[in-house]
Amino acid sequence: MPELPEVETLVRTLRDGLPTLIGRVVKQADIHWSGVLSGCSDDICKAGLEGSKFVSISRHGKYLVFEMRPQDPDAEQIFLIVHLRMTGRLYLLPETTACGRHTRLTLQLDGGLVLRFDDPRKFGRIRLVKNTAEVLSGLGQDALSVGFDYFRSTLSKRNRQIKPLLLDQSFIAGVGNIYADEAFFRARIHPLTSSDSLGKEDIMRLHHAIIAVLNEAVAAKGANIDGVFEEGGFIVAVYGRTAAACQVCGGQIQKIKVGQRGTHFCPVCQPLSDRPTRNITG
DNA sequence: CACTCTACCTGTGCGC
DNA sequence: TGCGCACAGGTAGAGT
Repeated sequence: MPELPEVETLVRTLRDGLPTLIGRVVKQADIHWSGVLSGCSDDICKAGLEGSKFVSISRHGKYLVFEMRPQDPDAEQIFLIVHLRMTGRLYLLPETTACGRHTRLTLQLDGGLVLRFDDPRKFGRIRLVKNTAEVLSGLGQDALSVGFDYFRSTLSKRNRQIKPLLLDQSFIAGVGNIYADEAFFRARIHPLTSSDSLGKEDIMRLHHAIIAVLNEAVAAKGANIDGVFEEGGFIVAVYGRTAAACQVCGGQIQKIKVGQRGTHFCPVCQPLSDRPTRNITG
């Protein structure tokens, strides 16, 4: 499922790729399933999109942000905000490409292109807003650039299992289930560890691991996991590798539930203790 | 306020 | 072969 690196890859593809989405004008918006829209009706959405031009593309956490300039110069600026959730995909395609079985929205563009949103599980959502804060204000700092002092002070103040906290988008935006498991493995931290029991060394390792894992995955254009997300080249060490050999110690990767989420870790490399694990080296 | 739990969805893979 | 079922999980919103 798309997390920060996959969303960042999509931003770069649509913005810098050939063809680019930047500068394209929406000729017609076709909503194939109304449920994909959040907070506005089909008609309002169509009216807002049709005639508008894509001006810029960015993201915060896992949210894609498309800045749109309406045809009418007096009209208010609008932003198209897309969340892919688990199975959502966006494609910029030639207009001759047929809709798929799971196409939820098609934007017909000038230049012989279409922007198509496909989502088999119907979890993904699209919003049209005048101000990005309507959607993004509840999010924490973007995970790729989260500050260490903020990270450390939040962990110390909270008394919560570290994994659900890391997945809390109001704390840090962009980390999902896959990269959380990868970051804990690298930092040698058990996902059930209480956040306020981590020492400064642990927190430094975790902070570094999150940013390193995400940066590597961005460089690889996303993850490559059999049957889950195969577009990129980033190979996971623990996610979905239940019972496989740990690549560091040869121990067996375990799967448990943490906060209702499937969680993969190496019980040897990531021991659970009440004390900070700062004495573990290597 | 802080945290936890459930609903939302459907393709996949398994056991029988 | 085909049926039923558990499972996957990000987020909103309800519950504790």
